[in-house]
Amino acid sequence: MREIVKDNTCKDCVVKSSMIYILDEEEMEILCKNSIEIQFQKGERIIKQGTFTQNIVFIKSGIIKLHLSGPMHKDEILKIEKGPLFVGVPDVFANKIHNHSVTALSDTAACFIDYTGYKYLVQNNGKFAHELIKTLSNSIINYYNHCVRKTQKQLAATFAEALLYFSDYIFESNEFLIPITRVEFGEYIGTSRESVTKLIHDFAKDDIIGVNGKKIIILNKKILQKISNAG
Amino acid sequence: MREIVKDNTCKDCVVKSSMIYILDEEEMEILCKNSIEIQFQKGERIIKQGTFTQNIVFIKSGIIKLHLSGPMHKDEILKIEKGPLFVGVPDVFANKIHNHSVTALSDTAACFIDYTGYKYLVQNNGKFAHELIKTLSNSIINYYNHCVRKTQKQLAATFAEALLYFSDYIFESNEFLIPITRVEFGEYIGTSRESVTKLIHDFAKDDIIGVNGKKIIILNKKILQKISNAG
DNA sequence: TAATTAATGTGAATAATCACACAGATGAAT
DNA sequence: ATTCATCTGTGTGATTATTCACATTAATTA
Repeated sequence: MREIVKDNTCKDCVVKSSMIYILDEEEMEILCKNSIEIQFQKGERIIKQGTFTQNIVFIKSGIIKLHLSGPMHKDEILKIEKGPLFVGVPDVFANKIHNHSVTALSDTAACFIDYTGYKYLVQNNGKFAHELIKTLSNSIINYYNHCVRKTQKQLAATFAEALLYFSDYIFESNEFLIPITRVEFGEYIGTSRESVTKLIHDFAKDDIIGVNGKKIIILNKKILQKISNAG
Repeated sequence: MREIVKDNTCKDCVVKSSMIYILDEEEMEILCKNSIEIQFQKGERIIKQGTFTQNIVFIKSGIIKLHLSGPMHKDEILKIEKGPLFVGVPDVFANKIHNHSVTALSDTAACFIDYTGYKYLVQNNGKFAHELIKTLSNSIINYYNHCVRKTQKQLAATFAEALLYFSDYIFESNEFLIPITRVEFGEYIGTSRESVTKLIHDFAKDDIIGVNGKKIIILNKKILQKISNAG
């Protein structure tokens, strides 16, 4: 399943992360020395909740979900993101154990970086640390906002927001294949699979979106934005 | 209303934060040079959402809430905490604008620390940066868990968890005065004022808690834990 | 002290969500 | 092609939670 590519192509992806291009050659070497690139297929788990942290993972490309199995062993999707980005960072510094899982929603290229090098840089390169702190800070604030919107908005508004997120951010297109199943969509916006089905059909009935299985076409983005903002 | 105490008593509170005792005298001075201690009364706002970040705020003592006004101008309580702790940190590094408010739920002593000193330390003291990163990481992970529990649990379980949080963490006692109104309790556990009233009465009827206005006595902590864990 | 405002309690009506049941579609493996 | 598992669509009560409309009780202040 997983395929190792080569153990150091870091220089090629220098530009992809704001964090990385603060590093000089030597520091880059520290990070890359114990890193390895692995390919994941859609659906494969990249990080498993509950396992020990051994790596920072840099997602070079691909769409992924962060998800957490809750108190009743029910999965919830915390975030859907696309590379390039780091995942697993807070776990390394907080816990020694992964708090949540990361799973590929499309074919994904990921670099596993031994965290000792990463930690070394944090303590010895102030700018690197500062960048990381900025990233973590943004992450907290975004998630605060995300959660509040999710609880305060009605379901249709949250659903509209999710569609806009896919369209505007993840795919940058009005036409895309939803990268998740209806069950996962429910886990993402905080409802049941059945309700997702109904929302999709309601929106399609009103000609806001066109649907064909996983294929979505945004027909009326303005109304979608209106619904999302109306709460 | 607000009362300035003196502009440098930092040395007395060195022990209170894991972050601070990594600093030597000189570094301590950097932090304290432009800091000022202010007293807040219960109900007073310490940080106002939407204002520019100028300070890191160290809550020396007192109970506070972090709260965010959501898309429909409806307030939601993100977190209830007690000093000693820092607040406003992610805002300083992410935004220049405060993302959420902080309000005193009891009389509170707070130090306003100009953030330039704080930022200087982050870039020039690796251990300080590392501690901050640990704190932020924990904060993210805790909030992930908090949100998932809140969405997945039923109302009664979330309510039970909140009571246990007050009893076990905030007050460390089975008898306490709820530091928030019923409205705020609703904003905290994600429901309406009326539902809070009903939950309190249901729990009292079953002799799980004793109630008299804001005064709560935990009568049966085991059942409370059971309800909380049952989801 | 009276007047006002804020906070609380309650039952009935309303609405949202869930849990199940069943059927059809899809897709991967053999 | 056949099998099996997963994913999807839809309808129906049952369950849960919200809202409304008042009644009641603090708390505040003129």
